[in-house]
Amino acid sequence: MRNRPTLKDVAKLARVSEMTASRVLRGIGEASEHTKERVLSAAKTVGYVPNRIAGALSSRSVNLVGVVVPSISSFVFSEVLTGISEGLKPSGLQPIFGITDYDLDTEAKVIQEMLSWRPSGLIVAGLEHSEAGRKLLENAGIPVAEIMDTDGEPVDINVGISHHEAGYQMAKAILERGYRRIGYIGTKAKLDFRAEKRLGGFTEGLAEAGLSVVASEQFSGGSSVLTGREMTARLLERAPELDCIYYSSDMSSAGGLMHCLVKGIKVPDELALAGFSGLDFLDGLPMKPATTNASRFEMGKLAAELVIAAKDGGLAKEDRIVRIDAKIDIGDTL
Amino acid sequence: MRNRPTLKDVAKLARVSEMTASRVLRGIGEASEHTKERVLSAAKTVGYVPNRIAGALSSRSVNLVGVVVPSISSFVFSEVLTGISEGLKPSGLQPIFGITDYDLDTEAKVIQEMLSWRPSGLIVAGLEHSEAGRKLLENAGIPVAEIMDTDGEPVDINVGISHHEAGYQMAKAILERGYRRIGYIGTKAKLDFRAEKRLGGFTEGLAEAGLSVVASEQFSGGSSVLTGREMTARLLERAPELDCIYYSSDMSSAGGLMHCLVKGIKVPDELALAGFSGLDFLDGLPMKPATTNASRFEMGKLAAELVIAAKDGGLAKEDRIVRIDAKIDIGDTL
DNA sequence: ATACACCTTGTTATCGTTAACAAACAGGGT
DNA sequence: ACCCTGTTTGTTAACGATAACAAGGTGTAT
Repeated sequence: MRNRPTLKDVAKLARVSEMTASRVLRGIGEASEHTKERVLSAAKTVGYVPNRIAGALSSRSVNLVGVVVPSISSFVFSEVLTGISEGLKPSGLQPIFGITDYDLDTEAKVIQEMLSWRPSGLIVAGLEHSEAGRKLLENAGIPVAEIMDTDGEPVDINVGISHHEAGYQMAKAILERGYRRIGYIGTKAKLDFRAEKRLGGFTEGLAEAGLSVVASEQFSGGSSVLTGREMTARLLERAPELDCIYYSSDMSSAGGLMHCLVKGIKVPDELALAGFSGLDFLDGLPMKPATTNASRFEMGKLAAELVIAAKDGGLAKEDRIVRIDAKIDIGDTL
Repeated sequence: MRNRPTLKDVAKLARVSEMTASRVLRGIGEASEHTKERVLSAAKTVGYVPNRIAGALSSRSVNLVGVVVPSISSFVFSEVLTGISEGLKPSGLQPIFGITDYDLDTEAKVIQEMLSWRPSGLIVAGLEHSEAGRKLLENAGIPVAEIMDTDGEPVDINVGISHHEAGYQMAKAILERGYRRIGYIGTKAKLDFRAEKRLGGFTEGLAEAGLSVVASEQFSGGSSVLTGREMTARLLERAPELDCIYYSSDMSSAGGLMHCLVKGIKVPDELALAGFSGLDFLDGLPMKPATTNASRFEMGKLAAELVIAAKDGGLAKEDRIVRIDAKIDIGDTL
């Protein structure tokens, strides 16, 4: 592999010191037009690409923000990531993404990996971490934002919604409309802490009315329209008396809607449906499934902005925890 | 910001040289049990996190592979990224993502940004680049893979499908089934080169039968179920005689299907639909829209593997271009 | 006891850039 | 001509790790 040109090569060609070349290329300090020109043209002719590694080591500052999420192939996170990118833009910081596959040990590894690049900040999805992971976050020495969820003890910055509350409110909304025989469809394992919390809040809401989830289906793996559809079929076979189903995600509630369309089940008269997230693609469906809008884009953007503020020392303790209101969108299916 | 502990701190605490500490922590070379233990415990007590920046500068090797895509909030790319992550796993390389927002100048900037971290390889979506971007790729001095598309001149490694061919084949499949009054719905601008190529191949296929696209709708912005639905409504209003619509994406063909469901248009008898990508979520719909499966996951995985092979010097010139067969899935709508 | 090999540990120089300080230079006022 | 000020440029020493080589220690064969 041919060696890339360094600052030295540029400086030599432009007949200036490396320092001067460095200054010109970074556009800081003053330099005469004459030298500026020479340095820039020299950089161009040798095809100079600055070495950030050396630069970062020397200046002890890295224009990177680590972002750690469970998965990237889910609308939920890709929107958050888009929000983060957007929020970082004005600062010149670059997000770098790490994926945990919903595993806390992997998460700790990914966090360590990120920290080893000495980023200027860290954004992590969720409040649940392994012991090692939490320790890393606590000692990171940089602004750390935990996003998505506010039900728990954050390490530093926290932006999100209360999933417990979201589940609770949806239970209220469902009960208000007279549904009583209520089912649940969601992911199986303890992997998805936030879905778990929503179910907790939901159950609590039902309990206050002396009710509980009549029947439920759990599936493993990511939620998709297809699994939502299949699980709905299965659940209704077992419990045909249900008049409402709460889903852990919009993808699966959309699947439920598809099932109803195909089977000719009247929504919401015969069966009501509700999901969670507020995914855009619900808008295109024949009916819009009820959902809780989790403001993922805004959440990502805000988290990014808070990290920047904290990095610049301008973020008071009391501004570090932001609980966004998750609004229920009744849609057409409740 | 408190200074993070360095190797020196660990070494001092363990009473060994920095070199020994470095070796133990990286697990290379031999070290007595006694010292190993001491170093590891020292690292633990001070909370040592290696500084990859220094390490990379010193060893001139970086375990990163840059990945440059137009967008992250689209199934298409998130599946490719998942494939890349998967393909890189065995090598210990980490992907870092950059987003171009479908803009070639931004792309060049992002590529330069990536190269400034001296990654071990680069994976870029598409064959179209700005002049500056292409020059950067050519002189990168590391394996560069262009993915998604094979219709053009690659810089180095190339893994993808022929979008021209995909469009052409879909035209054939549609004609074979007797449709003659054919419309098109796709993104507006020249931004999406691959959609453009599909339309080119599609038109060519129709032309061979003496036909052409009767009417079309273009939209700007990303494709979604909702826009697909709206554009379908608009197109059919203008051209009610259509018996088939070809969409630039599965998201919009799904929207078209939704329109037909709501309006009671019989698919495929009154109107046939076809999209592109082979997105998983089509499986959950009441009917499965026809599509071309672009094998995004496999494509990403293969690209990652080829980059690794090339980096290790084990990739012959003739193995650097892989054209994957894009298979048409007729589904239920043709 | 000596020599040789091997295992373990240490020393030195270096990666490419930037911060901090130092020097050179130009121009204006006296 | 001289001093002062401000601009432009250069010098030196890091940053934190690793590669390459050097050296110390231990054990075994002779």
